[in-house]
Amino acid sequence: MTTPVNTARGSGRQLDHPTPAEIRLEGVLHALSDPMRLRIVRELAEADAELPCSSFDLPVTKSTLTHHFRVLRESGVVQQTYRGTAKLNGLRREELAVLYPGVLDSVLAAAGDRTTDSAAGSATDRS
Amino acid sequence: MTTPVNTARGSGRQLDHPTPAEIRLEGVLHALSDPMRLRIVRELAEADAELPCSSFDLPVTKSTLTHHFRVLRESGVVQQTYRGTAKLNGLRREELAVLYPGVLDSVLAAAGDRTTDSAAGSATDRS
DNA sequence: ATGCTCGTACGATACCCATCGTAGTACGGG
DNA sequence: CCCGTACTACGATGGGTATCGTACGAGCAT
Repeated sequence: MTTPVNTARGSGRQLDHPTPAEIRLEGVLHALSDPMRLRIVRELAEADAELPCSSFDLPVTKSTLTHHFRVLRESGVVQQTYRGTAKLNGLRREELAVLYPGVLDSVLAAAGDRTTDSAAGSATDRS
Repeated sequence: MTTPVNTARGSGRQLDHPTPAEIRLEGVLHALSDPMRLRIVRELAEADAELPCSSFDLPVTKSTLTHHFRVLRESGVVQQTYRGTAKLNGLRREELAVLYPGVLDSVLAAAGDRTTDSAAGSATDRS
């Protein structure tokens, strides 16, 4: 009411992400320690692209999903950008690889993901 | 009172640890996502030996320390054995390395581990 | 035995957090 | 212009958990 300027005026909606220096290891581990979030991260890693929230089919409501994405963003695991009505989510793999080498990769590998990244070329796995 | 058989009768005190198959990645990550516990794990890694609870100098009470050790044990990160009045804590590095290769190592490295003498020993490292 | 140290159990407390529902904003299309 | 889709914000709720204090059990030393 009367103050529609809630989020940020105009179309330049911006979300604040932590800078690499602000990304804490405990925060990353905590973010990854939730089954839902780990699943999200796995899907993002497999897709190796930016996915809108709506492309995730998880057994939770949208509110909860928003919450999880926020945790992932605030912990520095993903970056989010608005695009039209959608919000694209992308893993911050390289930044994390520089900060905490091997952590994300090994967790993804342990979680059943094949680090897709890699070789990308010959992968063909796909479960 | 009147039932002193509280903990376990006799001296055969035993603690139940999860088998490798029972160790869940989320549990490990969650255990490591707490600053106190991460610190404990780092110290254990640096010492590369079994340490009694009392050898940790953390800004929490003994009760809390006991709690953290229990979380670490139940998540499968450490193993505990009684020895006299002390309880020795050891990292389950190899088991974790088999289950989730690289996870513990990279987290320790990211946490600033360095194994003290680190320098990386030139080649011998890697566990 | 007595006492000391090490660790545990239990209860209490306060905080964090995953989840939901509802209401609302932002954007694009008929 | 109105509506539908995508996501958010807010409040509520229940469960988890980090913390403490106190009381206790187990083993060792004197």
